[in-house]
Amino acid sequence: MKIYNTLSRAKEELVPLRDGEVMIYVCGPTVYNFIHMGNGRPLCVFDVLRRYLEYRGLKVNYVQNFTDIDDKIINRANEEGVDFSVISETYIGEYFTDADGMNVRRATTHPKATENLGEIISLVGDLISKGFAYESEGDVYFSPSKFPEYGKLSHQPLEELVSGARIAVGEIKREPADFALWKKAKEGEPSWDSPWGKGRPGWHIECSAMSRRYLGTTIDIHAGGQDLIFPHHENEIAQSECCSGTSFAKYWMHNGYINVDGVKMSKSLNNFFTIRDVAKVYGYEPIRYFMLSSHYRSPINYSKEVLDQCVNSLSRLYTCRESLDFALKNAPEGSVSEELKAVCEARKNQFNEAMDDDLNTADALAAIFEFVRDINKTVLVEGTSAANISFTLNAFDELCGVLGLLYNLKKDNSLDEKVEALIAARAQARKEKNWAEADRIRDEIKALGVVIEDTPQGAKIRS
RNA sequence: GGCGCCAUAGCCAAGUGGUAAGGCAGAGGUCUGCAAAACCUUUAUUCCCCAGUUCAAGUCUGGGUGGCGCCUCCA
Repeated sequence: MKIYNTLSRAKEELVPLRDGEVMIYVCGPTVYNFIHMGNGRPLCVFDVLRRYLEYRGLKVNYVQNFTDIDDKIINRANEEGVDFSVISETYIGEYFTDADGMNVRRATTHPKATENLGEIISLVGDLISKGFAYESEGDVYFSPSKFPEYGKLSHQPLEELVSGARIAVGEIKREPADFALWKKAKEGEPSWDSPWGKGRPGWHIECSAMSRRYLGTTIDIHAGGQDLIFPHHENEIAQSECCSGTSFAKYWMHNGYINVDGVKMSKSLNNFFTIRDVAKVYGYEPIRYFMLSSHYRSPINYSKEVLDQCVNSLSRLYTCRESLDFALKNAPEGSVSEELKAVCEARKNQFNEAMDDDLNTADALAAIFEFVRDINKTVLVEGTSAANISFTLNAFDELCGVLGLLYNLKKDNSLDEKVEALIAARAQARKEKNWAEADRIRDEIKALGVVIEDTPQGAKIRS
């Protein structure tokens, strides 16, 4: 499999550090509010990366952190007059509601900054003793100028980055590009003891610390949104590599933005839509489909029209999948045909090829849709054996499962007695060619929320 | 100013230099008691514009035009 590495600005073959195992660290949210569509994209995209690697037989150790102490969380807590942990815990809960809703699997580990103070403090201490950081009036700062490779991820020389920085160098900070590893506690702020007095960790250091603790000094893939490239990921590299003297992450993957009317969705522009609000209208699954409908590095524009299209596209997949279930009920015995095996194999290969090319989910979806047409034409026809249907169904589920789609399939097809009775009554009316009565009953069933379609095998329920 | 990205049908979108995938929407048809679903046909002589390289360019090169992003908290 090839993935695009931001570090080299090229697609590279993914070669895990350890045979058969991949270590991935994805930067998680700062939990002070509901997540929005933009925040949701990396969740879906890298969840698919994980699923695909596992599907290809690799073991994946997947870590996603929560930044649960930060200025924004403190501000929010002050506004509401509660402890900061009330805010962070609340929104971690809300995060999982949305992530679960989008069928994003839980990470192997979801570490929190506040539960890793020991690791963070030890890392900061090491950086000071190695001369890359300095303490100043209770704060600790990192000096990028001590790290010659600073800028290698964002591909900017340090001078250029500094010229943009509008932070004044004062008594406390020596150089403009210096950033905080440890922040001295202000009056009334939550704080932890450290060799430099009471304070709290800076944003960048927590990821360096947690990545090292849960995955090790060098990991395979570090991922997140493109807006984390600078300064967050650049700083993580500097901290981690200055401390260890070796490479921090082999591959850096960054997803593109979600736009609204062509411009980046962001909190500061106040043009964001929360996952929760969009899910109320469309449900969660169309959101996931939306995230996968184009390549993860391209920007995608959010609009109601596009979400509507996602809903409709998804229903084509559901119809096919449900028809397979329905067909299986009355299917004759038989064995799996060689022709069918070949068709399934071909589509799987097509799917894999797309995914191997830097996670081309849009192309992978095309493979699934072409598979749907194969199925509609050759499997969902009279006389197909149960063995053939089951075989198809498994292949179809496997591919959809890699993308994490079709998770709202109704497992329980039992209907309440009233509907069952109406369906029977309608079947009788149709037998008697009493079309008016049959149509009346169909409307009555529809009013109960059940849509039925007539097939040669009887009435089929649509969801 | 520095560093990048993007431009493909009404909409979304893929595309390894070899003659434009897939989805949505639309039109016509087949099937159906009628529907629905499905299937078939149809919807870009052409990929923002202009040059160039090549037997061959949506794909490569140069130059435009338009849009976006990072350099500051941000997925």
